[in-house]
Amino acid sequence: MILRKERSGTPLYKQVKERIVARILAGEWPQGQRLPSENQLTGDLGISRMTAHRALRELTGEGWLTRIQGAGTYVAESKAQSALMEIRNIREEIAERGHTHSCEVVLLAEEKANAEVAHALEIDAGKPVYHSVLVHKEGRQPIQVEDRHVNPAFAPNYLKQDFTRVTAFEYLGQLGPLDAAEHVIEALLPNETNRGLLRCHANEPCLLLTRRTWSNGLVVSRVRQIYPGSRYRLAGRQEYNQAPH
Amino acid sequence: MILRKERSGTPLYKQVKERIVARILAGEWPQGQRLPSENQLTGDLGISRMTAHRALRELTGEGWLTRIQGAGTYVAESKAQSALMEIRNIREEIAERGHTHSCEVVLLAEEKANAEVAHALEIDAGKPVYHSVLVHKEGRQPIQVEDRHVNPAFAPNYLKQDFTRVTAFEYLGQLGPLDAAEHVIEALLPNETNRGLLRCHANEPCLLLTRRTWSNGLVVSRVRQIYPGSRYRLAGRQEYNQAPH
DNA sequence: CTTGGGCGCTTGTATAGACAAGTTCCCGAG
DNA sequence: CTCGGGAACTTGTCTATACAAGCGCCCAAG
Repeated sequence: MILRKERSGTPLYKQVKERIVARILAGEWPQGQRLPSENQLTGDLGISRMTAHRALRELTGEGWLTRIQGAGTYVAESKAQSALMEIRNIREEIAERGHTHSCEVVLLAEEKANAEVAHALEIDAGKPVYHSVLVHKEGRQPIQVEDRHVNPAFAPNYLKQDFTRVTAFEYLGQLGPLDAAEHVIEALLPNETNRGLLRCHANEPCLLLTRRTWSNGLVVSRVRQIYPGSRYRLAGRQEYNQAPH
Repeated sequence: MILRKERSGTPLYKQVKERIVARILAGEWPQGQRLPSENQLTGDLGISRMTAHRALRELTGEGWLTRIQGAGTYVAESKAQSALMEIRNIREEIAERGHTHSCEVVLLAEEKANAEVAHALEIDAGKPVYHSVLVHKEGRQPIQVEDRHVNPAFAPNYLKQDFTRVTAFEYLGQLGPLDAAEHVIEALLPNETNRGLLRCHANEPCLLLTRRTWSNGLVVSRVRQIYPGSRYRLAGRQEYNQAPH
């Protein structure tokens, strides 16, 4: 399989990255699996070594791969993780604090699912998905960027909604019962886009809460919520009936 | 000024990055300032354009710079809370992932409570408290710094324990039933001490989980757990019986 | 004055080649 | 059999070159 720039418009190194991620997500390359060397990729894909190198280097930075000089490239062991949390509606949270909530719609469009999004929504890559980017504000201050991919099978009219009036969370909740949710919290530095939307500094660590929700066994949506670390934190209280063992 | 690899061992592109960051931090290049073009850097520093390009590209990814194709490179412009989670024992988590857990005791001593600690433990300032700092490791890699203040009224023998064998969480759990817990998750950059203990970079955002636990109405301990963002995340899954309203 | 084309500059991507540095493994000396 | 050296391979960095793509400005046509 020879990759070519052609008229696709997508840079070669990105195509290489997507192919590799797709294979990992497909389970074709399990954790710890050794990847072909840069020279092999060069030959197999018909690209230069620097292009292969850039793809592998960036995937390493994103946590997909582990590279050892002199030894090879391997699929990374998954990050460690610990346990979590309750879902709440940001509009209600802000109201409870006595402030006014507003929402700005940055993006609301149909896209084709790339390998990563397709895996998250449990659909096939290339299928259409709905993509929204909303900025929630408490008063005038942006406090959350909500980057959401929605399964069209669950919410066919998603793109027609007015998210300045009803939150995406509320709208999806009206369409069907919520069975389960998966949460992941990470800390990261904001990229340029999110810095602009949140009006925060480049060096301000942010919280990233990634959440997938199910309804009747179907993945409803995968949302990434980014909070500025200086203005937000996640908190809760839990009551127990018995001692932890 | 011509940069050279020489015997420094530091890659050229990293030297370039450091020089640029130093100038920004020194205020020499304020926000919005336009940087020399890649070709200028190539001439000034005696490096190839690809090396300059890599330095600028990485700094852009790290949030220091903003680049506009065709225009130039510029210096980048520059508490609420939500809901949470289950308590787990880090020794068990690590064991479940098939790795070996080990623990290094950095500090184990009696101190006088300052105002902040006293408030957290609901005791009077100036009263003695037990303070432990432990580093938990997964294999050889430090994965959590646990900075804990313990109420002596609950655990009078806390200082005599061997926390390389039994985690503080396990020990406290043996002393009495856990009634409730309060959690707060924040994102922050590690201070120098934690950078050393976790062996992470200054720019690596970390998760800070602060937890207070109660037993029979008494505050048992207040613990601050710091995780390196690149190696850890908090996650969980929740099943629901009814639709969220 | 307004408008549009074109030129020069800038960044983005891609290639081929080179050498450095680190790992693995085999084979020969002892 | 044990041990050490080295070959083969892998990733890391750097250079020189080329072309594509996007921005800004000047200037000429209208």
